[in-house]
Amino acid sequence: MSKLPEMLTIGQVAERSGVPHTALRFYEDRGLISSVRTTGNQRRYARSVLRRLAFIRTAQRVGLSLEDVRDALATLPDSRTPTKTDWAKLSREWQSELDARIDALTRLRDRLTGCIGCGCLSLRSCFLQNSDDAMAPLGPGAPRLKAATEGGI
Amino acid sequence: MSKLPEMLTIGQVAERSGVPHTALRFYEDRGLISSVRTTGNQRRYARSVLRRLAFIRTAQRVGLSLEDVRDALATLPDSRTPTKTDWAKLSREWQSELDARIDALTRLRDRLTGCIGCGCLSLRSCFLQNSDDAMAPLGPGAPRLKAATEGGI
DNA sequence: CTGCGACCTCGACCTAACTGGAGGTCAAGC
DNA sequence: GCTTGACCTCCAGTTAGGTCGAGGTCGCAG
Repeated sequence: MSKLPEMLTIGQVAERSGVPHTALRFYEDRGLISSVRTTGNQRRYARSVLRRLAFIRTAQRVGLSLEDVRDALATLPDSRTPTKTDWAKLSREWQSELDARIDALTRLRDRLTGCIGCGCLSLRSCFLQNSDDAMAPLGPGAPRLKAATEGGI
Repeated sequence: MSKLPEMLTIGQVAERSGVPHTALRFYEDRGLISSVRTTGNQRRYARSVLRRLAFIRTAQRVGLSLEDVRDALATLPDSRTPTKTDWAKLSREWQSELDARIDALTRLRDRLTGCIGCGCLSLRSCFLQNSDDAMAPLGPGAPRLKAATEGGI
C-alpha cells in the first residue's frame, strides 16, 4: 500500500549519516553494510544502516580497523540468527579489546593531567622527562597491538 | 670518564621499544623523535626516546594520527622551554580530544555490554535493531572527527 | 519524448604509515 | 688489512581507507 518508507537511496543515507556516498559503496564492497537493488540496479538501504554506520564511524574513530568492525558486524542480524555462543564469544572479545583501549586512553589522559597539574614547567620531574615508573603490566586484557610497554610515556 | 651510557643505538632502541628500526627513521623524518649523530654518522638516542615512543604508540593505538602526536610532542622538551601558556593550551586541547574519545569508546563498550546482558538474541529489541535513542549530543568536547551523530549505534 | 539530476561501474589516483632492497660506510675482531 | 654485522641513504612498493572522473543508465517533471 504505502511505498515502503523504509528504504533509503544512497544519497539520503549519505546525507543523514554524514558518510560520503563513495565511502558507502566502499563499505558495501568490504562487506560492512548491505543494500538491495531496485529493478534499475540502484541501491536501496534499510534505515538500520544508519545505526551500523554510526557504529562503524565510532569504532573507527577509536582506532579499530574496518576489518575488525566487519568481523563484528558479520555476526549480527544480516547474517541471520547468530547462535548465542557466537554472540557471546565475539562480544567478549570486543569487550576486552575495548577495555584495553579505554584503559590506554585513560592512562594517557591522566598522565597529561598529572603533568599539567604538577606545575613542572621545567619538566625536570615531569613524567615526560622522568624515567622509570613502568606502568602496570597491562593486566589480563588483550594487548593485541603491543603498545606502551616501556615506561610510562 | 664513563662512556656516556645514556646514548642508545638504533638497534637497541628498536629492541627495547619494540618499534622497528625502519619506523624509527621514519618517525625521525617526520619530526616525532630526534637523535644525535656520531662522527661516523650513526644515530644515537637519549633514553628518553623510549618514553616518547611508548607515548607515540599508545596515542596511535587509540586512533590519533602521527601528525597530532608530533604537534603535541613539538611543544615538549626538545623544542626548549615552552611557555606556560603554550603548555596549558595544548594540553587542554588534548584533554578534550582524549575525553571525547574515552567517552565514545566507553559508550561503545557499554552498549555491547547492555546488548549481551539483555539476552535479546532475536535482536528485536536490541540496540542494533532498535532505533531512536539518540545519544547525548556529544557535549562540549571537541567533536573533531564527526562520528556517531545518528542514533546510538 | 526530452531533460537533467541522481544513480551505476570501473579503474586510476590519493594520503598515511610504513616496509624492503640496493648499494655503500663504519668499526670491532681476527 | 679483511671480514662481518650493524649502520647509512635513497627510493620503490605495500596496505588501509578512501576519493575522483569518465562514460553510461534511471526515473521523474514538463
